[in-house]
Amino acid sequence: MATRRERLREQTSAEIKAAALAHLREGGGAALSLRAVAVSIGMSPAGLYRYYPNRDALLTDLITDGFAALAHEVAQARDAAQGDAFVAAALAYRQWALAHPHEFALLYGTPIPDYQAPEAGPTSSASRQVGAAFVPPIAAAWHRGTLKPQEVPPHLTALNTFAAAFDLPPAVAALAFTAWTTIHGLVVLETFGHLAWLGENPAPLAETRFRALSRDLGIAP
Amino acid sequence: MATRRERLREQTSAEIKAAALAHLREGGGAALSLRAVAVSIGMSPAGLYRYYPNRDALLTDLITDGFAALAHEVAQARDAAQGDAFVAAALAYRQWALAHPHEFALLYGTPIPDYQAPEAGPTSSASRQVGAAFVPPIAAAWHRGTLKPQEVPPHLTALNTFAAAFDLPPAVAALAFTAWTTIHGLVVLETFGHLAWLGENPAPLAETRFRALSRDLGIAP
DNA sequence: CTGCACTGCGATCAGTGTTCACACTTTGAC
DNA sequence: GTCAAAGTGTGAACACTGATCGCAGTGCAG
Repeated sequence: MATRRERLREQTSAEIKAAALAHLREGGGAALSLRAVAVSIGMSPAGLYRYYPNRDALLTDLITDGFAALAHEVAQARDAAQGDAFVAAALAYRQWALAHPHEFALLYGTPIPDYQAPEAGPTSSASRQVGAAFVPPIAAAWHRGTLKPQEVPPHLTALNTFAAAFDLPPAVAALAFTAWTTIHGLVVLETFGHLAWLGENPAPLAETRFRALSRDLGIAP
Repeated sequence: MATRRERLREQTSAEIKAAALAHLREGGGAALSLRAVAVSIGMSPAGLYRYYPNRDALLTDLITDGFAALAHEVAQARDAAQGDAFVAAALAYRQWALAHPHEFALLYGTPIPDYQAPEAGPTSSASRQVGAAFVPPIAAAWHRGTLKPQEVPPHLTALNTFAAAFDLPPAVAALAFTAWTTIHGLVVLETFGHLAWLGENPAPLAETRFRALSRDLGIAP
């Protein structure tokens, strides 16, 4: 049950977050000013501190939402894919990054000063959802038996538990992990402008790359 | 010939850069304060502006140096390698990133607000040196004929010119590019703490991964 | 109705990058 | 040797940032 006060608070909180997101989308996380957010919703700068203890808390909220949005986008593209669901997911990952470069930078760019999200924090669990979104097509390939066997690095029990969560052998989890980090490498470099020297349109590069990856790992149907 | 004044200026400039680098190594780029740098070398904050027009210029200098240092480290490890030079280079890339996380973040993390380095800028050419450091072992494998053929994405003339610079066919350049982005994906995720959930020691994961990459691409001798 | 927690505001503080007018020193030409 | 020009450094100031604090109002529960 939500009292009137709780509803209002929720609403204001959402309004703050929405305004912050709008400011983030143009200008980036570094330029996100609490004062600007405050005035854009007709509030005093000090008032924001009733809702967020500090700037990092607001950013953490945006990060959590960003991970969820990215994971959702990837999962949706994967499920709606006609051909290779894995390639579709990878392309969606890239598309989202290019369409929301500042949010992507917040997720995977330079981490906040020293701080690191605690194991149980909302951001880390949301982060894992993104990686997990790539698993189903890989699991399907494993069940089909087309998957190329992958070497499992020793002393990595975390990979085992990750695999167990999907009811898959560790080798398949290792392959999913490999696939995700490979995709991320290309996407992060392109999104942050380190591939500008490649010239005009890197889209065919990405597509060719993802298709080859799917084929080489034995994911492609 | 350097006049006395030019020498002094050079010296002061280097001192500023060294102090800035020291501050960068603890605290990160976002926390790098011109005032702190100024007092640490016994200068007025305003005095720095005789040497750098603004904060970004100082950061640009640090970025250029960082790319050069990383490229040097990778090249050195590659040349000193006993076994697989490509794996050695990849491991050096990872080592440098983990040893200098803040500098690595400056190079490959969230880009400075809107600004993007001009085509002819010092940072972009220094950046390309890093990718180029991975080429020789791949070129050697090509000459040996062990290289796995790579699909060349269409409409990417830049890759052709890059290949021509090393006197290699475009397919080999495409493979080198693939290799670099793959390595980067794993390293950037680990350096920025997104692989913390993997637990204790991700080193064997990286080594296994790089060896497999070298083998699968046909680079390994 | 009363008391209390909640909400928001203005003032304020410390810190940031940056600019400006001003002093001081070094340099090079006469 | 003289002297103007160029280079170098300073202190004060500006506009901005995140953050804190005490003080007013307001909604809610008893």
